[in-house]
Amino acid sequence: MPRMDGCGPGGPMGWRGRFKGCGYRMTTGREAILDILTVSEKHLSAEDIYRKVTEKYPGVGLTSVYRTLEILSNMGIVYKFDFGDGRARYELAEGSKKPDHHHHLVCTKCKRVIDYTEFIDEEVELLKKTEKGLSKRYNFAINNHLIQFYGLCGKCKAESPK
Amino acid sequence: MPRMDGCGPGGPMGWRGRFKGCGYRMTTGREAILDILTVSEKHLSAEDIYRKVTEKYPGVGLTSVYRTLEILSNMGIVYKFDFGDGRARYELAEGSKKPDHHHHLVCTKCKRVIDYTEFIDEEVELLKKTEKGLSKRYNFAINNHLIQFYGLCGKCKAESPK
DNA sequence: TTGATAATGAAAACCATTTTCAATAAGGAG
DNA sequence: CTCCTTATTGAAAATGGTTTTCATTATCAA
Ligand SMILES: [Mn+2]
Ligand SMILES: [Mn+2]
Ligand SMILES: [Zn+2]
Ligand SMILES: [Zn+2]
Repeated sequence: MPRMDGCGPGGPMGWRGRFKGCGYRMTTGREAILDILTVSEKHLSAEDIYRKVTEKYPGVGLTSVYRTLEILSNMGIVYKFDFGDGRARYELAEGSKKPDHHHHLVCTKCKRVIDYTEFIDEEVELLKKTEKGLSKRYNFAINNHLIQFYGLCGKCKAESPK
Repeated sequence: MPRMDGCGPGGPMGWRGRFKGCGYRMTTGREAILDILTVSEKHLSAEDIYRKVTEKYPGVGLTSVYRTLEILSNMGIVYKFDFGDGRARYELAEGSKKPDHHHHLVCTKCKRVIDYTEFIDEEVELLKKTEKGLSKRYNFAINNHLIQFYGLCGKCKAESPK
């Protein structure tokens, strides 16, 4: 049983450091998973990650992938999303240097997901204001938000019944 | 197999009318489910609805509840949410007259969900603008959005490790 | 090096949702 | 109202992503 989840976010410390700081042991499996998340395209499922990890480390089990992803999610290192295709999707919270906060366009037909960063500044500004008001109003400690737009991507729109 | 899902939204027609207009047959089960959704508290799971429906109509099966909810969801009559507790939650899109569009505060610990309507006007205004820009930029037909704030509710915040 | 115990993988369990399929019932035609 | 087509239904089984169990292994502080 891990000592504690969700040790404070951010900080200049690398994952390794944060991990150990939280009382976790660093293993090959965990390192491989973090590497995959850092390098690969975004929005991977547990199975996606599992397949990529086992290419290099055939010993790692799917179970551990799930377990690691839960820890990372609790620590705020990765975000866990539900885009409606029946499996959870994960992506690294921050690319270390890139302040690449973004939101999503989700195609309800083909489940494709588009990251967008336009308008983000305005959105985030409004969110900040809103958060402040809601926190006080509902005595609620907000530490995350989710914004997604649903609709049809270009391709699905074209294929749609006229 | 239903004739078609997602016949255009809105309109002064009641559910019954919209249903039949879409080629669906109106059954006791379906009517009961709609009634429950209209009367009950929000954010019910399929099982919640199933239990309430069978109080009055013991014959209705859970399978049909799922089937009906999918149709209603596709028609835009109910919204389907994932609040992270492992089951889908449903709520009526609009209370007929009440223009009660709202967003959500989700407690990541106890999974409680708070509806809020403050700031909604500002948010929706910004969303409209954003949608317009994104639609053009990504050739994406947006017809819905999701905004949720995650954090700790008052109670969970108090109980938290100091 | 050693020991306490966190972490692991394989297999089984879980459980919300979906599929299958034979029986039923809605509702338009006549 | 009666027929007839076929959408709809419930029960049971299947599905499939995720979690649990448990005996074994590996991490790392001392
Ligand atoms: Mn993304
Ligand atoms: Mn709500
Ligand atoms: Zn699409
Ligand atoms: Zn709470």
